[in-house]
This record gives sequence, C-alpha cells and structure tokens, in this order.
Amino acid sequence: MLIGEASRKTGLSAKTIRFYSDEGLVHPRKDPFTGYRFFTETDLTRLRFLKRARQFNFSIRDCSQLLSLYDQPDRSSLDVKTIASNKLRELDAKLEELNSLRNQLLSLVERCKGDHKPDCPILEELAAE
Amino acid sequence: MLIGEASRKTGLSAKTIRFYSDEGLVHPRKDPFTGYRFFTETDLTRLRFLKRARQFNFSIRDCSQLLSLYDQPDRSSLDVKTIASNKLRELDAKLEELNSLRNQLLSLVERCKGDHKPDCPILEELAAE
DNA sequence: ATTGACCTTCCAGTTACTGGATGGAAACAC
DNA sequence: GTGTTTCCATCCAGTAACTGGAAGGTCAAT
Repeated sequence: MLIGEASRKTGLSAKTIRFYSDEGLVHPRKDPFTGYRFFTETDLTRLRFLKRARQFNFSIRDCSQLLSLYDQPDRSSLDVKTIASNKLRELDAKLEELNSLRNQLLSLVERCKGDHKPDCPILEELAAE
Repeated sequence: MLIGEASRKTGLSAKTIRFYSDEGLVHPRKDPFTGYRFFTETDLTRLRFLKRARQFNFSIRDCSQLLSLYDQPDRSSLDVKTIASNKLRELDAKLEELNSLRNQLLSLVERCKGDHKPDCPILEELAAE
C-alpha cells in the first residue's frame, strides 16, 4: 500500500511516516522510477509499534533499539526491561518534579486575589530574592 | 557589572543571559565601542525572575507577558492569575498523562522477567494490534 | 487533455537553549 | 611593549521530533 493508506491505518501522519522512514525505523520498498514508498503489513506493525512506543515517551533512539530487539529472535528480555526501566525512572523523576511545581504554583494561584488591583503574590514570588 | 558576574549572581549561563537579552527580556546597557553588556541590580532582578518563571515551566512568551505585567504598576492581578492558572491546568493535564503512562509502563516492566529468554510482554504490548 | 488526488524532495520553523569557531578587549607578568 | 590569560562579542550549527509549505512528478478518471 502507499503512504496515504499506511497513514490512515496507523493514525500517523504521512510526514511522520516519511520521517521514520528517513531515520531508518521502517524500510518500505521504494519504486525506483516514481520514488513511491510501498508498505507491507510488516511495515504497518513496525509503524504501530513506533506509535505506541512514542506514546510511552520512548525517544527515537530508544525506539530504534526496541525495534532491533524486536527483530532479534534470540534477544534477552533483560535488554528490553533495562530500556523500559530507565524510561520508568525518568518518568518518575519527571512526575515528582512536575508535582512539586504544580503544588507550588497552585498555592500561589490560590493566594492571588485575581482582581483589578496590582498586588500579586505570584509576581512577588517570582521577583523575590 | 559584566555578563560573567551577572551569570555568577543569577546562576544563569552567560549564553542564556545573552539569549534573553536578544529576546528583549532584559535590557542591559551596551558599551557602544566594545559591545559589552552592563547589568544593573534591576537587570539582575529580572534575570532571577526569568529563572524562577522558567523553573515553573512558563514559556518565554509567558515570561515576557509576566515581566511586562511586573513592569506595570497599574496591572490587574487577574491578568497574572490567568496566565498562572492556564499553566496550572497545563501542568495538571501533563501530570495526569504522565501518571497514566507511568502506571502502564510499570505494569509492563513488572511483568517482564528480565532474563536471557526472548519472551517479553513489553515488546508484545508495543507490537499488539 | 485536463482535473484532482496522490506522491516526491527540500527548506524553514518550532522551543529554549548549548557548543564551538573566530576575534576583539582588559588585566596582569615580564 | 609584548605575551598570556581571561573575559567579552557575534555568528553559525545542532538539539528532538516533527510540522507546514513550496515546487513538481504520477496516476486514474473525466
């Protein structure tokens, strides 16, 4: 199938699919005359894999590693688990950071009257020493 | 003071300060002959303001708006609160999303044996229809 | 023969910087 | 007054993962 159909079937934009293709994450056959890319069901599986993995916040490089493990029938699940665990720790750190920010910001927002006077604890906090 | 001292006093890199300066967020005086930037205490306050606001995940554009409110003695705290509330909602949405991702990923990681066999629920999930 | 829907490549823009090359300026040693 | 170091400047490129747009080729149908 052509890129448009692959796009409809995976929910990825044609631009994104071309990008993944340029990055070597999928290998559609290319018509040597027209340059058109042709995608098989195997390619579609890889694209869906990429979509999921990206939703999990795996970077393109991570995705590339995961796909190459996916390709190896003699892989060790340990290698996959290591990548995923690292991402998990990253997520946890990010969550903690964002949560702390959120609470600080919430407290500032709650303390700001939001009226037509200039006094504002948010600005005061930002400008504080 | 020169940019190096401003950098040491604010904890922002000289590169970053130049960037903020180019973006019009601070307005250090410039020596017309050497091109050197000179920072006053007022400039330092703005830089610290920027540092805090960026830590709160406010975008450069947000920062610019917040600083211009900071500059207006006749501002309405409502305007500040609006910007902050939007950011808060954004943070909440992000937190929810990341938290859901985290839980899904955690469950996958827990189910993966992490041994030298190829079977891996993580890869299976990513490749699933 | 032409329209319209596809497809292609290439270039620029996004965000908020960071790194590096190149070169001038100020301060100090000799 | 020359050499060295440290500071400062500008400009260009790169980052991550795309997205948008321009210019142009392909294909099926009218």
